[in-house]
Amino acid sequence: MTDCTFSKRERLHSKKLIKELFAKGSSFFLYPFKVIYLNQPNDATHRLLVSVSKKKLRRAVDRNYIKRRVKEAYRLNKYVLEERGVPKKLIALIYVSQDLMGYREIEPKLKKILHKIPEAKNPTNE
RNA sequence: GGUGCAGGCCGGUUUGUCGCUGCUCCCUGCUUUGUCGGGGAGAAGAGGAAAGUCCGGGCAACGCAGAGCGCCAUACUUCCUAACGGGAAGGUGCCUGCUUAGGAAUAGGCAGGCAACAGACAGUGCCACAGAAAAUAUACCGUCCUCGAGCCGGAAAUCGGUACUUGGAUAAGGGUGAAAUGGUGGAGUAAGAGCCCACCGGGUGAGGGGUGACCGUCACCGCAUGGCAAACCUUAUGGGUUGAAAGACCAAAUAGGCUCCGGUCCAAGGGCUGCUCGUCCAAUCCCGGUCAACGGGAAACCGGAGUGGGUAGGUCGUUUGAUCUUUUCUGUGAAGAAAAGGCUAGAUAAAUGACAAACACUUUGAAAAAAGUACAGAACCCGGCUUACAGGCCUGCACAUUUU
RNA sequence: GGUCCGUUCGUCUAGGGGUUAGGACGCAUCCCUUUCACGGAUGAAACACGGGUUCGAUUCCCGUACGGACUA
Repeated sequence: MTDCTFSKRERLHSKKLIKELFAKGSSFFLYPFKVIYLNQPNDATHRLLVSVSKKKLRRAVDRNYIKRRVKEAYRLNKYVLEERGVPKKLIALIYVSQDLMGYREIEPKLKKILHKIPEAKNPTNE
């Protein structure tokens, strides 16, 4: 039985960690997302941050719409990271498109992203 | 029953699987018995506008002798309200439609809509172009009478006409403008004029009705004095400032602050001089001690302990409130009062979701079916306003049509 | 969440009630030149939108839309 939860502890909300992630993290683009990640081997879980810019989507309803679908897709597919044995990471997903995308489009993109995240940028961290 | 307008109300439903948030209950774990961790169950979980942030208030911190100036806001009246720039009822003016009287202008009635609707003899300012003139009682043109001297007509006259001129009377006319100094008609005159008269308009006063805005009535006055205060302004009324990122509390690591305890300092060196002596400075200073040793105190540094502020982070503020629902009563109404019952989101980079199916509604279509289901997401909380909105329901008015 | 400001030719801007809305760069056409550039002449081109006040609004007032700044 895979763990399909997405509880509070799996969200990234600490200001300090966010700052660190954006300062030191590695990144790549996979439309419609920019992905930033950073190893955090001492943590119990991966932690995720979803961001949708106010400049791209003006209305709060649309921003909620995207965030909810991204979180849902992560929740249902995060077992990919566990199976691959990727060390614990901080992950930021930044939505850069100006258009609304349905769940049908977002889910495959997110799966690709989860497969693309490298296992360890620096093995000596272990 | 249909269409349009106005007002009010509602704003998709059900099931399955997987999740999120806080609450209650149960089970359980422990280096930490906790406002702790894990698991399970239950019931709950976005709006009419949650939006714009245009007003008003609660709440909080800071400030505050009293008064004035300045700044900002508001502006017919009365009322509602915690308060308001909001709302209710009413007044006045304007507009639209219908209707009555009338030949018409116009007047009255009904219905609806709109109004930043205090003040323009407190002051300052502006009024382009056009026009004689744009705010000042008056110039110019013009009209009329008259003095004079011409010219023309005429046989002539104290005749007639004509342009000029002296002295007066006027404000009718000047057609331009957004706006022109009461309007229309008559009488009157040399020509004219509220100079006089009728009606309309305006002003003043008295008395009456109304809480009041204001409305009738009567009398008098022939009555020059524009518009713009969403120009400055005047008057009246109100406003202390800043906003939950307010504010209160708990508080790690690191660095630094303060307090206490312990320890460390023993003449190396430099200047004056050619050199020595001497002398001065000096590795901190002060006191006791002739000096030195030594002792005490302070400072500095090192180590340790404690402590206040305070950062990350957390808790409160924070959801029981000018609260909601129902009924009754008061009031034209906004609204108020009483009784009974209810607890109805509390997140914190931010939950209220995702997927699937069925139903409902709308449009297209003969049907099958297809497409669509708005505007939009709480962020301390309320009262309003404004703006957006698929579709549906109710009430009133108007219109045409159908049936009886 | 709160506070404040702006919107004028394609771009940067002036004008803050009065009738042709000005300038610079750019653009188009013509002249100059063997040609291009420079220079000269001419022209096209704008008051965000909807109401209101006023005789008259780009200007004043209200609302809407869009854009921007500040604030931990």
